[in-house]
Amino acid sequence: MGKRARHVPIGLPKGSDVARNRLLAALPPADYKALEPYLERVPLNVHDVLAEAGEAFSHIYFPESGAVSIVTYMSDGSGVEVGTMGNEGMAGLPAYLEADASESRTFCQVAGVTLRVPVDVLVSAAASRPNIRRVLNRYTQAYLSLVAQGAACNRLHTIEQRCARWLLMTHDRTVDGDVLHLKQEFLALMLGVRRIGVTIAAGALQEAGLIKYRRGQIRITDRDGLEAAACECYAAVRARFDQLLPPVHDPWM
Amino acid sequence: MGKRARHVPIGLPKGSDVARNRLLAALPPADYKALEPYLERVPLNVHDVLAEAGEAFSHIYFPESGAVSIVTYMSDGSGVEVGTMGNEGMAGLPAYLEADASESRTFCQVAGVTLRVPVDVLVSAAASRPNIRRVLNRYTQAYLSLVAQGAACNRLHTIEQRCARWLLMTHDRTVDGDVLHLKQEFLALMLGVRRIGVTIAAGALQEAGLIKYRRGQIRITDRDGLEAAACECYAAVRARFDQLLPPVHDPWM
DNA sequence: CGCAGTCGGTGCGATAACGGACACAGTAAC
DNA sequence: GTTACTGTGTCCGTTATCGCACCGACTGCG
Repeated sequence: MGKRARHVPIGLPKGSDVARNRLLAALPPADYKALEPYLERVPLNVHDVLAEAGEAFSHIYFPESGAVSIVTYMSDGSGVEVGTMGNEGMAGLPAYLEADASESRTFCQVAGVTLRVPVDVLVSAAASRPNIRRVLNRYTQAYLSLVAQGAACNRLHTIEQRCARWLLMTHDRTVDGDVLHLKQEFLALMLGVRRIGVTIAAGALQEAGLIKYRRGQIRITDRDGLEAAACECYAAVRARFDQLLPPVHDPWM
Repeated sequence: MGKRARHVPIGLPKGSDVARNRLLAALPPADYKALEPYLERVPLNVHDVLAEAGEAFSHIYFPESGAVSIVTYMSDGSGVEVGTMGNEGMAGLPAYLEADASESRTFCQVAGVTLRVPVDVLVSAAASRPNIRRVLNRYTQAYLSLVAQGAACNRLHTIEQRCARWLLMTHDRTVDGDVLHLKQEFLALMLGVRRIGVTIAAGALQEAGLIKYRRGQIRITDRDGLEAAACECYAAVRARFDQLLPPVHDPWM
Protein backbone atom coordinates (compact mmCIF):
# COMPACT_ATOMS: atom_id res chain seq x y z
CA MET A 1 0.00 0.00 0.00
CA GLY A 2 1.04 3.59 -0.35
CA LYS A 3 2.58 2.70 -3.70
CA ARG A 4 2.63 5.49 -6.27
CA ALA A 5 1.44 5.05 -9.82
CA ARG A 6 3.76 5.97 -12.59
CA HIS A 7 1.27 7.98 -14.55
CA VAL A 8 -1.35 10.48 -13.62
CA PRO A 9 -4.68 9.71 -15.22
CA ILE A 10 -6.12 12.28 -17.57
CA GLY A 11 -9.32 13.83 -16.45
CA LEU A 12 -8.61 13.42 -12.79
CA PRO A 13 -7.37 16.10 -10.44
CA LYS A 14 -3.65 16.83 -10.41
CA GLY A 15 -1.79 14.78 -7.94
CA SER A 16 -4.33 12.01 -8.08
CA ASP A 17 -3.02 8.58 -7.63
CA VAL A 18 -4.99 5.67 -8.97
CA ALA A 19 -2.74 3.18 -7.29
CA ARG A 20 -4.52 4.07 -4.12
CA ASN A 21 -6.98 1.40 -5.12
CA ARG A 22 -5.36 -1.97 -5.23
CA LEU A 23 -7.55 -3.38 -7.99
CA LEU A 24 -7.04 -0.46 -10.35
CA ALA A 25 -3.36 -0.48 -9.49
CA ALA A 26 -3.15 -4.12 -10.45
CA LEU A 27 -4.41 -3.47 -13.98
CA PRO A 28 -1.93 -3.23 -16.83
CA PRO A 29 -1.77 0.35 -18.15
CA ALA A 30 -3.63 -0.42 -21.37
CA ASP A 31 -6.53 -1.88 -19.46
CA TYR A 32 -6.56 0.89 -16.95
CA LYS A 33 -6.59 3.44 -19.77
CA ALA A 34 -9.71 1.86 -21.19
CA LEU A 35 -11.51 2.52 -17.94
CA GLU A 36 -9.96 5.88 -17.18
CA PRO A 37 -12.22 8.15 -19.23
CA TYR A 38 -15.23 6.84 -17.36
CA LEU A 39 -13.82 7.04 -13.88
CA GLU A 40 -15.34 9.66 -11.68
CA ARG A 41 -13.91 10.58 -8.34
CA VAL A 42 -16.58 10.98 -5.70
CA PRO A 43 -16.37 11.41 -1.95
CA LEU A 44 -18.41 9.16 0.29
CA ASN A 45 -19.74 10.28 3.62
CA VAL A 46 -20.57 8.10 6.55
CA HIS A 47 -23.84 6.24 6.00
CA ASP A 48 -24.11 7.16 2.33
CA VAL A 49 -25.94 4.27 0.73
CA LEU A 50 -24.49 2.82 -2.46
CA ALA A 51 -27.34 0.38 -2.90
CA GLU A 52 -30.21 -0.69 -0.75
CA ALA A 53 -31.05 -4.36 -0.45
CA GLY A 54 -32.84 -5.39 -3.63
CA GLU A 55 -31.74 -2.28 -5.48
CA ALA A 56 -29.45 -2.31 -8.51
CA PHE A 57 -26.11 -0.54 -8.51
CA SER A 58 -25.76 2.35 -10.92
CA HIS A 59 -21.99 2.41 -10.50
CA ILE A 60 -19.22 0.23 -9.28
CA TYR A 61 -16.99 1.88 -6.68
CA PHE A 62 -13.25 1.55 -6.22
CA PRO A 63 -12.42 3.11 -2.87
CA GLU A 64 -9.18 5.00 -2.54
CA SER A 65 -9.81 5.54 1.12
CA GLY A 66 -12.55 4.90 3.62
CA ALA A 67 -14.57 1.76 4.03
CA VAL A 68 -17.77 0.31 2.65
CA SER A 69 -19.90 -2.16 4.54
CA ILE A 70 -22.32 -4.86 3.42
CA VAL A 71 -25.09 -5.70 5.85
CA THR A 72 -27.67 -8.44 5.61
CA TYR A 73 -30.93 -7.84 7.44
CA MET A 74 -33.48 -10.31 8.66
CA SER A 75 -37.21 -9.76 8.50
CA ASP A 76 -37.32 -8.84 12.18
CA GLY A 77 -35.01 -5.91 11.54
CA SER A 78 -31.89 -7.42 13.03
CA GLY A 79 -28.81 -7.29 10.88
CA VAL A 80 -25.16 -8.25 10.65
CA GLU A 81 -22.28 -7.03 8.62
CA VAL A 82 -21.28 -9.82 6.27
CA GLY A 83 -18.54 -8.07 4.34
CA THR A 84 -16.49 -4.92 3.97
CA MET A 85 -14.28 -3.35 1.41
CA GLY A 86 -11.67 -0.65 1.47
CA ASN A 87 -9.06 0.42 -1.02
CA GLU A 88 -8.19 -3.22 -1.57
CA GLY A 89 -11.48 -3.92 -3.26
CA MET A 90 -14.57 -2.68 -4.99
CA ALA A 91 -18.19 -2.20 -4.07
CA GLY A 92 -20.82 -3.43 -6.44
CA LEU A 93 -19.73 -6.99 -6.94
CA PRO A 94 -23.28 -8.15 -7.73
CA ALA A 95 -23.38 -5.71 -10.63
CA TYR A 96 -20.06 -6.95 -11.98
CA LEU A 97 -21.41 -10.47 -11.74
CA GLU A 98 -24.42 -9.51 -13.81
CA ALA A 99 -26.83 -10.05 -11.00
CA ASP A 100 -29.41 -7.34 -11.03
CA ALA A 101 -29.27 -6.48 -7.39
CA SER A 102 -27.76 -7.45 -4.10
CA GLU A 103 -29.79 -8.95 -1.31
CA SER A 104 -27.82 -6.85 1.15
CA ARG A 105 -27.38 -3.19 1.93
CA THR A 106 -24.18 -1.48 0.82
CA PHE A 107 -23.20 1.73 2.55
CA CYS A 108 -20.26 3.84 3.58
CA GLN A 109 -18.90 3.01 6.99
CA VAL A 110 -15.81 5.22 7.04
CA ALA A 111 -15.79 8.40 4.96
CA GLY A 112 -13.36 8.48 2.06
CA VAL A 113 -12.88 8.97 -1.63
CA THR A 114 -13.78 6.50 -4.34
CA LEU A 115 -13.43 6.21 -8.07
CA ARG A 116 -16.64 5.04 -9.58
CA VAL A 117 -17.54 3.80 -13.03
CA PRO A 118 -20.95 3.05 -14.53
CA VAL A 119 -21.88 -0.59 -14.30
CA ASP A 120 -22.25 -1.20 -18.02
CA VAL A 121 -18.87 0.34 -18.73
CA LEU A 122 -17.14 -1.99 -16.32
CA VAL A 123 -19.08 -5.03 -17.43
CA SER A 124 -18.27 -4.51 -21.08
CA ALA A 125 -14.66 -3.63 -20.33
CA ALA A 126 -14.39 -6.87 -18.41
CA ALA A 127 -16.02 -8.73 -21.31
CA SER A 128 -13.39 -7.60 -23.76
CA ARG A 129 -10.36 -7.47 -21.51
CA PRO A 130 -9.05 -10.65 -19.89
CA ASN A 131 -6.71 -8.75 -17.59
CA ILE A 132 -9.57 -6.85 -16.06
CA ARG A 133 -11.53 -10.06 -15.68
CA ARG A 134 -8.63 -11.76 -14.04
CA VAL A 135 -8.12 -9.06 -11.45
CA LEU A 136 -11.81 -8.73 -10.67
CA ASN A 137 -12.34 -12.47 -10.58
CA ARG A 138 -9.52 -12.91 -8.14
CA TYR A 139 -10.97 -10.13 -6.06
CA THR A 140 -14.32 -11.87 -6.15
CA GLN A 141 -12.69 -14.94 -4.68
CA ALA A 142 -10.92 -12.87 -2.06
CA TYR A 143 -14.20 -11.29 -1.04
CA LEU A 144 -15.85 -14.68 -0.98
CA SER A 145 -13.11 -15.88 1.35
CA LEU A 146 -13.74 -12.90 3.58
CA VAL A 147 -17.45 -13.62 3.82
CA ALA A 148 -16.84 -17.32 4.41
CA GLN A 149 -14.33 -16.58 7.14
CA GLY A 150 -16.86 -14.22 8.67
CA ALA A 151 -19.50 -16.93 8.62
CA ALA A 152 -17.24 -19.27 10.54
CA CYS A 153 -16.09 -16.47 12.82
CA ASN A 154 -19.66 -15.55 13.73
CA ARG A 155 -20.24 -19.08 14.84
CA LEU A 156 -17.03 -19.81 16.69
CA HIS A 157 -15.66 -16.64 18.26
CA THR A 158 -16.66 -14.45 21.13
CA ILE A 159 -17.96 -10.92 20.85
CA GLU A 160 -14.72 -9.60 22.28
CA GLN A 161 -12.57 -11.36 19.70
CA ARG A 162 -14.81 -10.29 16.88
CA CYS A 163 -14.95 -6.76 18.19
CA ALA A 164 -11.16 -6.58 18.20
CA ARG A 165 -11.06 -7.96 14.69
CA TRP A 166 -13.57 -5.45 13.46
CA LEU A 167 -11.66 -2.58 14.98
CA LEU A 168 -8.47 -3.76 13.30
CA MET A 169 -10.08 -4.06 9.90
CA THR A 170 -11.55 -0.62 10.22
CA HIS A 171 -8.32 0.81 11.55
CA ASP A 172 -6.57 -0.44 8.43
CA ARG A 173 -8.96 1.61 6.36
CA THR A 174 -9.11 4.74 8.42
CA VAL A 175 -6.97 7.58 7.22
CA ASP A 176 -7.10 9.94 10.16
CA GLY A 177 -4.80 8.14 12.49
CA ASP A 178 -5.87 5.90 15.29
CA VAL A 179 -9.30 7.28 15.98
CA LEU A 180 -12.47 5.62 14.76
CA HIS A 181 -15.68 7.61 14.89
CA LEU A 182 -18.53 5.37 15.79
CA LYS A 183 -21.17 4.70 18.36
CA GLN A 184 -21.57 1.49 20.28
CA GLU A 185 -24.98 1.17 18.70
CA PHE A 186 -23.39 1.03 15.26
CA LEU A 187 -20.72 -1.40 16.29
CA ALA A 188 -23.45 -3.58 17.75
CA LEU A 189 -25.18 -3.69 14.37
CA MET A 190 -21.93 -4.59 12.65
CA LEU A 191 -21.27 -7.45 15.02
CA GLY A 192 -24.90 -8.49 15.14
CA VAL A 193 -25.14 -8.22 18.92
CA ARG A 194 -26.88 -6.09 21.54
CA ARG A 195 -25.36 -2.73 22.32
CA ILE A 196 -24.65 -4.00 25.81
CA GLY A 197 -22.52 -6.69 24.30
CA VAL A 198 -20.34 -4.01 22.81
CA THR A 199 -20.18 -2.10 26.07
CA ILE A 200 -18.81 -5.18 27.76
CA ALA A 201 -16.43 -6.21 24.97
CA ALA A 202 -15.08 -2.71 24.41
CA GLY A 203 -14.87 -2.24 28.16
CA ALA A 204 -12.68 -5.31 28.43
CA LEU A 205 -10.46 -4.14 25.60
CA GLN A 206 -10.14 -0.77 27.27
CA GLU A 207 -9.43 -2.43 30.59
CA ALA A 208 -6.60 -4.28 28.89
CA GLY A 209 -5.23 -0.96 27.66
CA LEU A 210 -5.74 -1.73 23.98
CA ILE A 211 -8.21 1.02 23.18
CA LYS A 212 -9.55 4.23 24.70
CA TYR A 213 -13.25 4.65 24.44
CA ARG A 214 -14.95 8.03 24.45
CA ARG A 215 -18.44 9.11 23.53
CA GLY A 216 -18.54 8.50 19.81
CA GLN A 217 -14.95 7.62 19.25
CA ILE A 218 -12.51 4.83 19.83
CA ARG A 219 -8.79 5.40 19.89
CA ILE A 220 -6.57 2.44 19.24
CA THR A 221 -3.69 2.66 21.66
CA ASP A 222 -2.10 -0.75 21.32
CA ARG A 223 -2.44 -2.26 17.88
CA ASP A 224 -0.28 -5.27 18.58
CA GLY A 225 -2.26 -6.01 21.68
CA LEU A 226 -5.46 -5.70 19.72
CA GLU A 227 -4.19 -8.16 17.15
CA ALA A 228 -3.48 -10.58 19.95
CA ALA A 229 -6.98 -10.08 21.32
CA ALA A 230 -8.61 -10.64 17.94
CA CYS A 231 -9.38 -14.06 16.57
CA GLU A 232 -7.25 -15.58 13.86
CA CYS A 233 -9.78 -14.48 11.26
CA TYR A 234 -8.21 -11.06 10.99
CA ALA A 235 -4.84 -12.43 9.93
CA ALA A 236 -6.44 -15.14 7.80
CA VAL A 237 -8.41 -12.70 5.69
CA ARG A 238 -5.51 -10.35 5.35
CA ALA A 239 -3.22 -13.12 4.21
CA ARG A 240 -5.79 -14.29 1.73
CA PHE A 241 -6.04 -10.86 0.14
CA ASP A 242 -2.29 -10.49 -0.06
CA GLN A 243 -2.11 -13.86 -1.71
CA LEU A 244 -4.76 -13.18 -4.31
CA LEU A 245 -4.03 -9.51 -4.90
CA PRO A 246 -0.37 -8.90 -4.18
CA PRO A 247 -0.09 -5.37 -2.85
CA VAL A 248 3.40 -4.71 -4.15
CA HIS A 249 4.03 -6.73 -7.25
CA ASP A 250 3.16 -5.09 -10.58
CA PRO A 251 2.21 -7.78 -13.06
CA TRP A 252 3.33 -5.75 -16.09
CA MET A 253 6.76 -4.75 -14.89
CA MET B 1 -36.08 -29.11 -11.81
CA GLY B 2 -36.65 -32.44 -13.43
CA LYS B 3 -36.69 -30.69 -16.81
CA ARG B 4 -35.47 -32.75 -19.73
CA ALA B 5 -32.89 -31.53 -22.22
CA ARG B 6 -33.78 -31.63 -25.84
CA HIS B 7 -30.62 -33.33 -26.94
CA VAL B 8 -28.57 -36.14 -25.56
CA PRO B 9 -24.92 -35.23 -25.33
CA ILE B 10 -22.51 -37.26 -27.36
CA GLY B 11 -20.00 -39.22 -25.37
CA LEU B 12 -22.28 -39.60 -22.41
CA PRO B 13 -24.27 -42.67 -21.52
CA LYS B 14 -27.59 -43.17 -23.26
CA GLY B 15 -30.44 -41.63 -21.43
CA SER B 16 -28.20 -39.11 -19.77
CA ASP B 17 -29.69 -35.77 -19.15
CA VAL B 18 -27.44 -32.79 -18.80
CA ALA B 19 -30.29 -30.60 -17.69
CA ARG B 20 -29.96 -32.31 -14.36
CA ASN B 21 -27.46 -29.62 -13.56
CA ARG B 22 -29.05 -26.23 -13.56
CA LEU B 23 -25.97 -24.35 -14.73
CA LEU B 24 -25.29 -26.60 -17.67
CA ALA B 25 -28.98 -26.60 -18.48
CA ALA B 26 -28.95 -22.83 -18.57
CA LEU B 27 -26.29 -22.70 -21.28
CA PRO B 28 -27.33 -22.13 -24.87
CA PRO B 29 -26.72 -25.31 -26.93
CA ALA B 30 -23.71 -23.91 -28.77
CA ASP B 31 -21.97 -23.08 -25.55
CA TYR B 32 -22.87 -26.36 -23.98
CA LYS B 33 -21.52 -28.18 -27.04
CA ALA B 34 -18.17 -26.50 -26.59
CA LEU B 35 -17.89 -28.00 -23.15
CA GLU B 36 -19.46 -31.34 -23.89
CA PRO B 37 -16.41 -33.20 -25.27
CA TYR B 38 -14.55 -32.53 -22.07
CA LEU B 39 -17.28 -33.43 -19.65
CA GLU B 40 -16.72 -36.59 -17.71
CA ARG B 41 -19.37 -38.18 -15.58
CA VAL B 42 -18.06 -39.31 -12.24
CA PRO B 43 -19.81 -40.58 -9.14
CA LEU B 44 -19.02 -39.02 -5.80
CA ASN B 45 -19.17 -40.95 -2.58
CA VAL B 46 -19.76 -39.54 0.84
CA HIS B 47 -16.66 -37.79 2.18
CA ASP B 48 -14.81 -37.85 -1.14
CA VAL B 49 -12.63 -34.76 -1.11
CA LEU B 50 -12.67 -32.54 -4.18
CA ALA B 51 -10.03 -30.21 -2.79
CA GLU B 52 -8.39 -29.84 0.56
CA ALA B 53 -7.94 -26.38 2.02
CA GLY B 54 -5.05 -24.75 0.23
CA GLU B 55 -5.11 -27.26 -2.57
CA ALA B 56 -5.90 -26.42 -6.19
CA PHE B 57 -8.82 -27.98 -8.01
CA SER B 58 -7.98 -30.20 -10.94
CA HIS B 59 -11.55 -30.16 -12.18
CA ILE B 60 -14.70 -28.19 -11.78
CA TYR B 61 -17.72 -30.28 -10.82
CA PHE B 62 -21.31 -29.86 -11.91
CA PRO B 63 -23.41 -32.11 -9.70
CA GLU B 64 -26.39 -33.83 -11.21
CA SER B 65 -27.35 -35.25 -7.87
CA GLY B 66 -25.95 -35.35 -4.36
CA ALA B 67 -24.44 -32.49 -2.43
CA VAL B 68 -21.05 -30.93 -1.94
CA SER B 69 -20.05 -29.10 1.18
CA ILE B 70 -17.53 -26.34 1.85
CA VAL B 71 -16.09 -26.22 5.34
CA THR B 72 -13.78 -23.63 6.85
CA TYR B 73 -11.58 -24.82 9.69
CA MET B 74 -9.91 -22.82 12.42
CA SER B 75 -6.45 -23.53 13.72
CA ASP B 76 -7.85 -25.28 16.79
CA GLY B 77 -9.51 -27.85 14.56
CA SER B 78 -13.05 -26.56 14.90
CA GLY B 79 -14.91 -26.03 11.69
CA VAL B 80 -18.17 -24.85 10.17
CA GLU B 81 -19.87 -25.42 6.90
CA VAL B 82 -19.92 -22.12 5.06
CA GLY B 83 -21.49 -23.23 1.80
CA THR B 84 -23.04 -26.10 -0.10
CA MET B 85 -23.87 -26.90 -3.65
CA GLY B 86 -26.10 -29.40 -5.32
CA ASN B 87 -27.37 -29.74 -8.85
CA GLU B 88 -28.12 -26.02 -8.87
CA GLY B 89 -24.44 -25.13 -8.79
CA MET B 90 -20.87 -26.10 -9.30
CA ALA B 91 -17.95 -26.97 -7.08
CA GLY B 92 -14.62 -25.38 -7.76
CA LEU B 93 -15.59 -21.73 -7.83
CA PRO B 94 -12.09 -20.61 -6.75
CA ALA B 95 -10.65 -22.30 -9.82
CA TYR B 96 -13.16 -20.62 -12.10
CA LEU B 97 -12.23 -17.32 -10.51
CA GLU B 98 -8.57 -17.92 -11.28
CA ALA B 99 -7.61 -18.18 -7.66
CA ASP B 100 -5.12 -20.94 -7.24
CA ALA B 101 -6.75 -22.62 -4.32
CA SER B 102 -9.55 -22.38 -1.85
CA GLU B 103 -8.98 -21.67 1.80
CA SER B 104 -11.68 -24.17 2.63
CA ARG B 105 -12.21 -27.86 2.28
CA THR B 106 -14.56 -29.10 -0.42
CA PHE B 107 -16.01 -32.58 -0.08
CA CYS B 108 -19.00 -34.71 -0.90
CA GLN B 109 -21.72 -34.63 1.69
CA VAL B 110 -24.42 -36.62 -0.07
CA ALA B 111 -23.40 -39.22 -2.64
CA GLY B 112 -24.37 -38.50 -6.22
CA VAL B 113 -23.23 -38.11 -9.77
CA THR B 114 -21.39 -35.11 -11.19
CA LEU B 115 -20.14 -33.96 -14.54
CA ARG B 116 -16.65 -32.64 -14.23
CA VAL B 117 -14.45 -30.69 -16.58
CA PRO B 118 -10.76 -29.81 -16.29
CA VAL B 119 -10.20 -26.36 -14.86
CA ASP B 120 -8.32 -24.93 -17.82
CA VAL B 121 -11.01 -26.07 -20.23
CA LEU B 122 -13.70 -24.29 -18.30
CA VAL B 123 -11.64 -21.18 -17.75
CA SER B 124 -10.80 -20.79 -21.41
CA ALA B 125 -14.34 -21.62 -22.47
CA ALA B 126 -15.55 -18.89 -20.16
CA ALA B 127 -12.95 -16.52 -21.57
CA SER B 128 -14.24 -16.92 -25.10
CA ARG B 129 -17.93 -17.40 -24.43
CA PRO B 130 -19.95 -14.62 -22.82
CA ASN B 131 -22.93 -16.86 -22.24
CA ILE B 132 -20.91 -19.21 -20.13
CA ARG B 133 -19.48 -16.30 -18.23
CA ARG B 134 -22.88 -14.86 -17.62
CA VAL B 135 -24.30 -18.06 -16.20
CA LEU B 136 -21.27 -18.76 -14.04
CA ASN B 137 -21.02 -15.19 -12.86
CA ARG B 138 -24.62 -15.17 -11.81
CA TYR B 139 -24.05 -18.44 -10.01
CA THR B 140 -21.07 -16.89 -8.27
CA GLN B 141 -23.33 -14.16 -6.97
CA ALA B 142 -25.93 -16.67 -5.90
CA TYR B 143 -23.32 -18.63 -3.99
CA LEU B 144 -22.02 -15.44 -2.46
CA SER B 145 -25.54 -14.67 -1.30
CA LEU B 146 -25.77 -18.12 0.22
CA VAL B 147 -22.55 -17.66 2.18
CA ALA B 148 -23.55 -14.18 3.30
CA GLN B 149 -26.93 -15.40 4.46
CA GLY B 150 -25.16 -18.17 6.32
CA ALA B 151 -22.90 -15.66 8.01
CA ALA B 152 -25.88 -13.72 9.29
CA CYS B 153 -27.73 -16.91 10.15
CA ASN B 154 -24.84 -18.20 12.24
CA ARG B 155 -24.97 -15.06 14.27
CA LEU B 156 -28.69 -14.61 14.70
CA HIS B 157 -30.43 -17.97 14.77
CA THR B 158 -30.61 -20.83 17.21
CA ILE B 159 -29.13 -24.25 16.68
CA GLU B 160 -32.59 -25.70 16.28
CA GLN B 161 -33.55 -23.28 13.52
CA ARG B 162 -30.28 -23.79 11.73
CA CYS B 163 -30.53 -27.51 12.11
CA ALA B 164 -33.96 -27.49 10.50
CA ARG B 165 -32.64 -25.32 7.70
CA TRP B 166 -29.71 -27.61 7.09
CA LEU B 167 -31.92 -30.65 6.96
CA LEU B 168 -34.17 -28.96 4.42
CA MET B 169 -31.29 -27.96 2.19
CA THR B 170 -29.92 -31.46 2.29
CA HIS B 171 -33.32 -32.98 1.77
CA ASP B 172 -33.66 -30.95 -1.42
CA ARG B 173 -30.54 -32.60 -2.71
CA THR B 174 -31.10 -36.12 -1.57
CA VAL B 175 -32.39 -38.49 -4.18
CA ASP B 176 -33.38 -41.46 -2.09
CA GLY B 177 -36.54 -40.16 -0.58
CA ASP B 178 -36.86 -38.65 2.83
CA VAL B 179 -33.96 -40.32 4.57
CA LEU B 180 -30.66 -38.60 5.21
CA HIS B 181 -27.71 -40.72 6.19
CA LEU B 182 -25.61 -38.90 8.70
CA LYS B 183 -24.30 -39.00 12.21
CA GLN B 184 -24.92 -36.35 14.82
CA GLU B 185 -21.20 -35.84 14.93
CA PHE B 186 -21.21 -34.83 11.29
CA LEU B 187 -24.20 -32.58 11.64
CA ALA B 188 -22.46 -30.94 14.58
CA LEU B 189 -19.48 -30.13 12.37
CA MET B 190 -21.75 -28.68 9.70
CA LEU B 191 -23.48 -26.42 12.18
CA GLY B 192 -20.32 -25.63 14.05
CA VAL B 193 -21.67 -26.79 17.40
CA ARG B 194 -21.10 -29.56 19.92
CA ARG B 195 -22.61 -32.92 19.17
CA ILE B 196 -24.80 -32.46 22.25
CA GLY B 197 -26.23 -29.38 20.64
CA VAL B 198 -27.44 -31.52 17.78
CA THR B 199 -28.85 -34.13 20.17
CA ILE B 200 -30.95 -31.45 21.77
CA ALA B 201 -32.00 -29.70 18.57
CA ALA B 202 -32.79 -32.90 16.70
CA GLY B 203 -34.53 -34.20 19.78
CA ALA B 204 -36.78 -31.18 19.83
CA LEU B 205 -37.55 -31.55 16.13
CA GLN B 206 -38.37 -35.19 16.69
CA GLU B 207 -40.49 -34.32 19.69
CA ALA B 208 -42.43 -31.98 17.44
CA GLY B 209 -42.99 -34.84 15.02
CA LEU B 210 -41.03 -33.27 12.17
CA ILE B 211 -38.31 -35.87 11.89
CA LYS B 212 -37.56 -39.40 13.02
CA TYR B 213 -34.06 -39.94 14.28
CA ARG B 214 -32.33 -43.31 14.21
CA ARG B 215 -28.72 -44.29 14.59
CA GLY B 216 -27.11 -42.85 11.51
CA GLN B 217 -30.20 -41.69 9.72
CA ILE B 218 -32.81 -39.01 9.86
CA ARG B 219 -36.16 -39.39 8.21
CA ILE B 220 -38.06 -36.27 7.39
CA THR B 221 -41.66 -36.88 8.27
CA ASP B 222 -43.14 -33.41 8.08
CA ARG B 223 -41.47 -31.17 5.57
CA ASP B 224 -43.89 -28.31 5.97
CA GLY B 225 -43.44 -28.39 9.69
CA LEU B 226 -39.70 -28.41 9.24
CA GLU B 227 -39.90 -25.36 7.03
CA ALA B 228 -41.85 -23.62 9.74
CA ALA B 229 -39.23 -24.60 12.30
CA ALA B 230 -36.37 -23.35 10.14
CA CYS B 231 -35.26 -19.75 10.05
CA GLU B 232 -36.13 -17.55 7.13
CA CYS B 233 -32.69 -18.16 5.67
CA TYR B 234 -33.81 -21.33 3.97
CA ALA B 235 -36.48 -19.57 1.95
CA ALA B 236 -34.28 -16.54 1.37
CA VAL B 237 -31.47 -18.52 -0.21
CA ARG B 238 -33.83 -20.58 -2.27
CA ALA B 239 -35.56 -17.51 -3.59
CA ARG B 240 -32.25 -15.93 -4.43
CA PHE B 241 -31.17 -18.89 -6.50
CA ASP B 242 -34.46 -19.00 -8.35
CA GLN B 243 -34.11 -15.33 -9.09
CA LEU B 244 -30.56 -15.54 -10.40
CA LEU B 245 -30.78 -18.93 -12.09
CA PRO B 246 -34.36 -19.48 -13.14
CA PRO B 247 -35.01 -23.19 -12.94
CA VAL B 248 -37.58 -23.25 -15.73
CA HIS B 249 -36.88 -20.55 -18.24
CA ASP B 250 -34.66 -21.42 -21.18
CA PRO B 251 -32.84 -18.31 -22.35
CA TRP B 252 -32.49 -19.50 -25.94
CA MET B 253 -36.09 -20.46 -26.56
C1' DC C 1 -23.43 -65.25 19.71
C1' DG C 2 -20.70 -62.30 21.98
C1' DC C 3 -17.67 -58.55 22.12
C1' DA C 4 -15.68 -54.19 20.62
C1' DG C 5 -16.47 -50.18 18.83
C1' DT C 6 -19.31 -46.58 17.54
C1' DC C 7 -23.06 -43.67 18.20
C1' DG C 8 -26.50 -41.41 20.89
C1' DG C 9 -28.42 -39.58 25.36
C1' DT C 10 -27.91 -37.61 30.08
C1' DG C 11 -26.22 -34.91 33.96
C1' DC C 12 -23.43 -31.47 35.73
C1' DG C 13 -21.64 -26.74 36.37
C1' DA C 14 -19.83 -22.78 33.88
C1' DT C 15 -20.12 -19.06 30.68
C1' DA C 16 -21.66 -16.14 26.99
C1' DA C 17 -25.08 -13.67 25.37
C1' DC C 18 -29.88 -12.12 25.58
C1' DG C 19 -33.84 -8.69 26.66
C1' DG C 20 -35.64 -5.00 29.11
C1' DA C 21 -35.50 -1.16 32.33
C1' DC C 22 -33.08 2.46 34.19
C1' DA C 23 -29.59 5.61 35.83
C1' DC C 24 -25.77 8.54 34.61
C1' DA C 25 -22.81 11.59 31.74
C1' DG C 26 -21.19 14.19 27.98
C1' DT C 27 -22.80 17.42 24.43
C1' DA C 28 -25.26 20.71 22.12
C1' DA C 29 -28.80 24.02 21.89
C1' DC C 30 -31.33 27.76 24.00
C1' DG D 1 -26.38 28.11 32.92
C1' DT D 2 -30.03 25.27 32.25
C1' DT D 3 -32.39 22.04 29.49
C1' DA D 4 -32.99 18.40 26.26
C1' DC D 5 -30.92 14.81 24.07
C1' DT D 6 -28.27 11.14 22.95
C1' DG D 7 -24.90 8.00 23.94
C1' DT D 8 -22.92 4.94 27.63
C1' DG D 9 -22.78 2.07 31.86
C1' DT D 10 -25.28 -0.90 35.27
C1' DC D 11 -28.77 -3.83 37.15
C1' DC D 12 -31.81 -7.69 36.88
C1' DG D 13 -33.22 -12.49 35.61
C1' DT D 14 -33.34 -15.70 31.63
C1' DT D 15 -31.84 -18.55 27.89
C1' DA D 16 -28.58 -20.67 24.73
C1' DT D 17 -24.64 -22.91 24.38
C1' DC D 18 -20.44 -24.76 26.10
C1' DG D 19 -17.09 -28.51 27.98
C1' DC D 20 -16.52 -32.57 30.21
C1' DA D 21 -17.50 -37.13 31.80
C1' DC D 22 -20.10 -41.02 31.69
C1' DC D 23 -23.62 -44.27 30.63
C1' DG D 24 -26.48 -46.95 27.58
C1' DA D 25 -27.77 -48.82 23.27
C1' DC D 26 -27.28 -50.30 18.80
C1' DT D 27 -24.35 -52.60 15.08
C1' DG D 28 -21.30 -55.25 12.75
C1' DC D 29 -17.43 -58.15 12.93
C1' DG D 30 -15.25 -62.35 14.17
